[in-house]
Amino acid sequence: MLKIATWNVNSVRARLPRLEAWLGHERPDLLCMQESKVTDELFPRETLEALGYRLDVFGQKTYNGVALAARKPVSDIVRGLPDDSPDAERRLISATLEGIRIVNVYVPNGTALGTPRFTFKLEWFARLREMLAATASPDDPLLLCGDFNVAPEDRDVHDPEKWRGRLLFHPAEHAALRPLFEWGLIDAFRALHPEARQFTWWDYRAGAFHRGWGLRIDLMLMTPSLAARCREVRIDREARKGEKPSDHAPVIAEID
DNA sequence: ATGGCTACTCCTAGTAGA
Repeated sequence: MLKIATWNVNSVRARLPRLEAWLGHERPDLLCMQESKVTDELFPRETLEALGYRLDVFGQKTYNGVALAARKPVSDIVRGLPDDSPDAERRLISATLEGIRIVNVYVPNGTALGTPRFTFKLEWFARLREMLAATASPDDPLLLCGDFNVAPEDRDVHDPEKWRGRLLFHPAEHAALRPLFEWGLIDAFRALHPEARQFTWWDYRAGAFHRGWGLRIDLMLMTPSLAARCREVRIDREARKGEKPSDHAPVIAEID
């Protein structure tokens, strides 16, 4: 059994005690992190290496940043999208683990509807789709996971009518997500739990977590051959509780 | 629910996140 997790940690340095404790008890074979918010030379490698993890990082100062922490060997690391400029925002890292291609993404938030940042978000989705089509086959075992910054459907939103048409639940974002499903990817959490109203992100403000005001925006998308081996996908909402949590909960997949 | 928080920075105010 292979255990693979994705977690937007919202600063790996600010989250280090929580991350260390979580890795210590959950012990995933691979953790895909987003929003590390740190340059590669300042990434707190030693703390995670002491827990038996090897790190592949792709970060920058202040914003963005993705990383892989693996207890098993990974190969064929690719950083960024193929058409990224050298100074592009660091939002994607790929690797192969036990024959499974892993693509870890931090999709742009989009800031606000109608802004250049929102256009950048939609274009980023299109470029992600192009990268998959150019470098992978939907017949191969592939996991595309991370923070997608869009809730796919009504059942992924605590109050769909309030959120409809807003950032993170907008028709243009749904249209940007659709080609990934059309290419062949399956939302593994949703496939296993059709009725579940579970979320992965809650605003820090207004006691949103305790009021249940959440969205499911952190996804595990799998090609059919991998989804067929996936026994469970769960959201660890315990990790959103307590002292200095990330605003996102980890999502964990168990694969035969 | 238009922000009541959090984390960042040439840091104590402004920016961004989602």
